[in-house]
Amino acid sequence: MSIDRRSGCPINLSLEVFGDRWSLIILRDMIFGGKRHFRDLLNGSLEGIASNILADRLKRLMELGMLTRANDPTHKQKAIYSLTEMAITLVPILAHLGAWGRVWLPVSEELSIRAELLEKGGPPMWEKFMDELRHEHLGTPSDTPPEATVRATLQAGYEAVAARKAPGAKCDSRA
Amino acid sequence: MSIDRRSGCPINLSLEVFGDRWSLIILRDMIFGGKRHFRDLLNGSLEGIASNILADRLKRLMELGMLTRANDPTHKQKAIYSLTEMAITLVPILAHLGAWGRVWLPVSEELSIRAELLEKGGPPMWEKFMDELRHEHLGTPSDTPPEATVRATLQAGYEAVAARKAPGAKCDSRA
DNA sequence: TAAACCGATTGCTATTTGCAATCAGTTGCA
DNA sequence: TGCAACTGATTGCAAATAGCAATCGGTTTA
Repeated sequence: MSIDRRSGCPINLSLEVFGDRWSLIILRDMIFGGKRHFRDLLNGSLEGIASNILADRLKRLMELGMLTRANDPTHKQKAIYSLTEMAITLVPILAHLGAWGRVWLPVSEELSIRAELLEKGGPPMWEKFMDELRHEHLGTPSDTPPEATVRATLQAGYEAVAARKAPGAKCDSRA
Repeated sequence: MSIDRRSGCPINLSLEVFGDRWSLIILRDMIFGGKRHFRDLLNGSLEGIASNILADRLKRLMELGMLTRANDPTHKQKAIYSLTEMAITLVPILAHLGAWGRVWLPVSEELSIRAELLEKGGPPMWEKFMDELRHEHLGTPSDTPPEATVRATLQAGYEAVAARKAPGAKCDSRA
């Protein structure tokens, strides 16, 4: 369950942390989708993760120090997952990954608008986003009003494209 | 063997290309190690890839358009693998990945010096490196003398650290 | 009190991984 | 000419992992 350490190369060690098909998807949904609960991650996932794999990866990401888990005061059975600083600093990597995918892979328009906005915003936008995540997950102070967050900006971009592509359909705010 | 397309999300599609434990290792050895042949990749790999997995990943990376294969004129059985533009543009992602790993993971000093130099060089150094790779793999013209390349700079940094850590030992120029 | 929901867990099969041995052809050296 | 070393792979096999479907014991809501 823990890391292999095939070598001390930084790229290799990074791959051993999230070089699988689900870990980064979970972190993506937490970072960009604001998902904090098991069921949100399970049902909200576009890619359809299985519950045992989700449980396994959450456990693994906690062991690796990327996530923490706490009880949700509103529901005795609910657990709330938080990103650590280690996970929050993945934002620039996710931004680059999205930008690369947008150029070279058959991405769908509505799902890549976020990547496009994040790419255009550049490092200053990534920093602002990371500060928002620190506020949301680590409890650090913040003076950004909720309607002016980077996540809200990305979400608005997504909804604009989705509405244009299917004018009559209901907005899907999950993804 | 080809891509799954669980969703059209750029991050998901990128993961489906190199979200496994070997593909990026192979690309790393080609990009930073200058490896072009099957045996070089097989024997030079710090992490000890198996020959069947190497063969499988080379085939897969070719199908995905990240590599091309050509006959080596010096040896009738030798194949020479080249990076495509698609693979060369991974350099910024690898740089970020290395930088992230250097901060959060137990990297070894001699293997992370390259990541440190690449991080300090920033986007201008990455661009220069990508131009060198285009010259080497795609045959585009270049006026950088061989001793002033980014790869040579990174290699020199590695050897300086390796020599300092083991003054009497022979330099290992493979990794 | 029943239904829906909570974060998982279990049983199971299909796929993937990765080690070891091997392949047929090529090359370099004696 | 003969033979060992090397070329890019391929095969057989056992172990680990992936991932689907059903289910768990408990909580909340209607």
